[in-house]
Amino acid sequence: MQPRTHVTLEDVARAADVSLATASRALNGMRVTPQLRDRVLAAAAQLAYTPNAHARALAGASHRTVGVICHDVTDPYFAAVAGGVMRVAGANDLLVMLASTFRDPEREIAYVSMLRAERAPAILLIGSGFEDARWERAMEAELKPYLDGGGRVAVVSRHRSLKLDSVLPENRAGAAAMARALLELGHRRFAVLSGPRALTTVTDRLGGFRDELAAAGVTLDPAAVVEGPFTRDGGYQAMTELLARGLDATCVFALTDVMAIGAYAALRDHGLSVPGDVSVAGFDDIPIVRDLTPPLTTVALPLQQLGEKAMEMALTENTGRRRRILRMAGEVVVRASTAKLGA
Amino acid sequence: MQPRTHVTLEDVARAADVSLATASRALNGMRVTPQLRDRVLAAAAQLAYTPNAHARALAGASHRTVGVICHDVTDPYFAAVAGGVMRVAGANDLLVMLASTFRDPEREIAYVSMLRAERAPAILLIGSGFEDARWERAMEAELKPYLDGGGRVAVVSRHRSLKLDSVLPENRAGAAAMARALLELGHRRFAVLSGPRALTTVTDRLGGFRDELAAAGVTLDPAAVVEGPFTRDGGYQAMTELLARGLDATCVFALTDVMAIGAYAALRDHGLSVPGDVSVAGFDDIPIVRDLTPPLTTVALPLQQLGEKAMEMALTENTGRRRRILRMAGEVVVRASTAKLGA
DNA sequence: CACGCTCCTGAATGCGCTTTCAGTAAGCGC
DNA sequence: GCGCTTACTGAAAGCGCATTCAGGAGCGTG
Repeated sequence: MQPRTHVTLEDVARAADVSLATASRALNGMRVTPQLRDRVLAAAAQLAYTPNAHARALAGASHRTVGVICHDVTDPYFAAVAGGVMRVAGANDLLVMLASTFRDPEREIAYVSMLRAERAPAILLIGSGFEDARWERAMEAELKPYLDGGGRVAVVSRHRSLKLDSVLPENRAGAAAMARALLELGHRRFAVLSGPRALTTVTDRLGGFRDELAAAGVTLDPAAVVEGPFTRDGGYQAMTELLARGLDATCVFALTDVMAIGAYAALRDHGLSVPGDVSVAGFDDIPIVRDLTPPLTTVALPLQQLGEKAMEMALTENTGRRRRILRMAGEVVVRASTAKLGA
Repeated sequence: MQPRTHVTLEDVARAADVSLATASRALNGMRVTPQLRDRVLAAAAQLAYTPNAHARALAGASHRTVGVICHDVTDPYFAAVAGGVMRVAGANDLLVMLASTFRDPEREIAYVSMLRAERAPAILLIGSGFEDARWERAMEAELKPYLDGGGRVAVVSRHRSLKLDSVLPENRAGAAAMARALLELGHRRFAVLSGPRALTTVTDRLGGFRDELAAAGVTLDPAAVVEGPFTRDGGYQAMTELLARGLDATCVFALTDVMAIGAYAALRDHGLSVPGDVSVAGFDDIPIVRDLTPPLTTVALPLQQLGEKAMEMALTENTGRRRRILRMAGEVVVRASTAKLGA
């Protein structure tokens, strides 16, 4: 912004005919004669004065705006978690600024760097990190000095190589529980709509699911696991691919509700009914899946709480020696998208 | 953040054994002997130096972070528009920070004030303003000096009393077009799921719909217009209320897709089918409504574009004398949630 | 009535950086 | 080899504010 003339504290002081120091004190609620205070306040209002946040920060005042970085604000999962963050932040009189990287590591680093440069009191990272050594190093290089400088960082479902305070959904256990639920319904032949393998979320959910099946003597055919981006269209395409390969599964597990939504559409476009022809299950329990037809069976994560707890973590100092990890369990919610086999 | 020791430019300069000025120039890509530049860059990397954004801004460098303020990031409408903003911001090498007010006027003002204090190069306001004189005055008091100071502001579907560059969806015409489409299907008895009357969006959509019906000789029974918040649950309750009153409409027009989603649920819970028993239409065309069962008939707004155009407006200077207004038309998309009457 | 104390005000300093201004070294022609 | 131009470097100022330090007015006590 081309700084044309800005009203400064000096202008206010002059208008109120007091010293700069007095003006500053009056504006910041320190002890000043009521009469002087009024004069200063009036002058400030009159001139539409806004303190320059930069000058103020530079002179030692501290910030009340925390930064939240997620992959994609457009994704209901992130929106819900961010909502939780904002709830707690609001209760603590903090403002929050949300950044969306659209899954671009460069941009993610840029945001962290910016937040660091602005000396934000806390940074929250939401969503799996990119499993890429270069990214990890860059991230570490940003975060380490930020933490050393007194910054607070908390993370939701983030790569574990970054040693940060974390809120971790129990992806593995949740997927395992889902496997059990589906087995109980009589299913034995499964397909999986998977996300990018580089994400720990994927490793965990897929692994938990597969292992639990294996424990029950059921093997998951590698050809029945299709990978796609964690988006609605990713789910659509993965499902379509599965269908093209000649799906012989009775049940499809989407690693993410958003992908399940795409799967619904693909199935419908192929004239297949859910759960009549194929059962579908998801993961996350984003709000909209209750309103799908049929309502989606899924592993319900306390999305809001994920954000709330992360914010709380960032707000309280870690007095212990080790990083804090809060695991949040997911719960299988059986809705109408999964049917008993043979029923 | 408790500023413990931070690495400053001076530290870097000392480590590289050059002057402060040289270090600054080297880091900012100005002409410096390559050898010196390397030494400075190496020292900076070594020390994990991040320039203090506040000091930098104070000294005259300009910001690359624009602010976007919306009502609720959790609402797909805002998410989609924000997505558009971010697309063009990214293309222009800008970062964007998104704030969510959760419909709290106080918080909205606080965010604008913060952005102003930080001398952000642009502020985008997304969503209807609060029609409240106090709010309006406060907003004006914030924005006026911001604009005078060279800040750029653009607005999407915002109250018209604020004289700002705007991108305006043609709510009135869109609702009228929807009325025509529904009349054409043979419907004559309508109900409306409305939002808070204080929002111009509501006035326009409701007015456009009602007037167009009137032009066709059909009156909209005031008792058939139920008001609720612009949320899924708002839609659910409004629909429930309508049902309790003894709905005799053949077609329900929700002023917002999100409300229509709630209406679907309420209808389903009452054992009514869409469009068998009642036709339902919405407004906005948020992405998810294509995946509803049945897919929702709605007025499709170019949501992404709304954001893109607003960002572009904020990026280009207004050379003219008057504020710029870009009207964006909506288009009726008939899907399966509306049926021909008697078919 | 004089002295000491408290409380408030104003001048001055520094936060970390960019940028102007002046100075020095290098490069060139004669 | 000398003087001049060119190119880069370093010292210093200043961005707007919070805050320390010292001085001054007002009050109470002996």
